[in-house]
Amino acid sequence: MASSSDIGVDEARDRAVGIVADAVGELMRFWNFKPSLGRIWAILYLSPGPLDAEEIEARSGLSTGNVSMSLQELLQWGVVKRVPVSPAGAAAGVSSRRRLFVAETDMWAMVARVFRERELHLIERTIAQLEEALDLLDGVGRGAGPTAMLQSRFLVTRVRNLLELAKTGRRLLEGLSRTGSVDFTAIRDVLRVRS
Amino acid sequence: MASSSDIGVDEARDRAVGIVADAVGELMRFWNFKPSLGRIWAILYLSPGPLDAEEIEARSGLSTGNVSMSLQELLQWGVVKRVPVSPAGAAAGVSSRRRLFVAETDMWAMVARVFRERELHLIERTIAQLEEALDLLDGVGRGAGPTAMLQSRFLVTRVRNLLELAKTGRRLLEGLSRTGSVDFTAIRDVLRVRS
DNA sequence: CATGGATTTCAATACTAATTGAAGTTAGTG
DNA sequence: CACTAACTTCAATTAGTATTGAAATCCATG
Repeated sequence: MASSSDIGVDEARDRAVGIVADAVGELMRFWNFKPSLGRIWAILYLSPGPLDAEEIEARSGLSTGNVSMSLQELLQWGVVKRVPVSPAGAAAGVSSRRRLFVAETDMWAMVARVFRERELHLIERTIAQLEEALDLLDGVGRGAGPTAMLQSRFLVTRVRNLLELAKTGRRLLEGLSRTGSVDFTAIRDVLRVRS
Repeated sequence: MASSSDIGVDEARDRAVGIVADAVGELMRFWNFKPSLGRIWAILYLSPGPLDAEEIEARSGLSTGNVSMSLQELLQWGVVKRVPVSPAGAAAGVSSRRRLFVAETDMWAMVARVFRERELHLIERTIAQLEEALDLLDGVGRGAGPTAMLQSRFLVTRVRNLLELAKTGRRLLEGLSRTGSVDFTAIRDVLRVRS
């Protein structure tokens, strides 16, 4: 039960949660997630117990639809979990229609998963594009004048450099989620290529 | 001098450059840079010699203004360099009014710089925000009812976790640009904190 | 199996960021 | 020092995302 002097306390708590939600939202945006995802995760993470959509809506100031969609997305990323209504809660009359959510606290798993799935996918696409470019250049050289020859050689070399870089990145990323440690000196050498 | 059979060759080259420019542009966008920065850098990187703004404009399909602004930004990041008109070029009548640019090829320096300046700045802001939240919560607890007390304790713990995580990230990032190698096991432990 | 609260969907709206291009400025050149 | 090509600036436009909220759907409950 809250005493009358808790009014200021509650306010301070709400403001603190707001600040953290903003911070996490911004961080998430920087990593190309929608800010609402960050806000909602933060609110769940800072709540001692599970919350339902309505409560999240109230605390985050986001719309019904947004909360629903964001929760789906967070579940997909394994960053939020659904929890069953506890027997105690059920006995106390909490409707079983309400779905309750908590934040996943093993952030390493979160980060590893995002890296594995999203960044890896990005780099795969890049590699495919670079290979496509190389294929195009492969036909070049035969039947070409000497100037064109030289330019093509140069181009091929540079695209190959980018490709090598991308592949190193992929290897790195793949290793990361397993070993949990990365030797950046490997990539540094590729990055330093001059030609 | 290009022979007639070079027509298809030139086309292939242009398309290849286009594909790479797209790929790099997309990559850059993912890292929260404007895609045009990536496109322009790629075009310079794939050119055997320095290019002036007009040439970049033609090859990238971007507007005059965009090319000008983007070059400024790329120079700031040390990702592109200005080069003086070569004596040979000057003798051949290349106007000294035209400014020539080349791509920086030491990509490690580029990446390290971006990480150091940009990501570090982001994490600094986050840390400041988390500390602000903690300050707010500091006043809470005295004169509060027992329920409020418990909730506040919980909140403080969780915000502290986030803060610790952020600081670990900062330490990591600081180390990265120097040693070139990161032990992610350190951060993994922080990320795995349960409470 | 009808009811109504809970949830999802999605077209419309609001926001944010990137790009354009014309007007303004700068600086080689004759 | 006037001229003009090269470059820069920035207000307006366009493009791209995120968010809203009302309508549709779902589903435990009586």
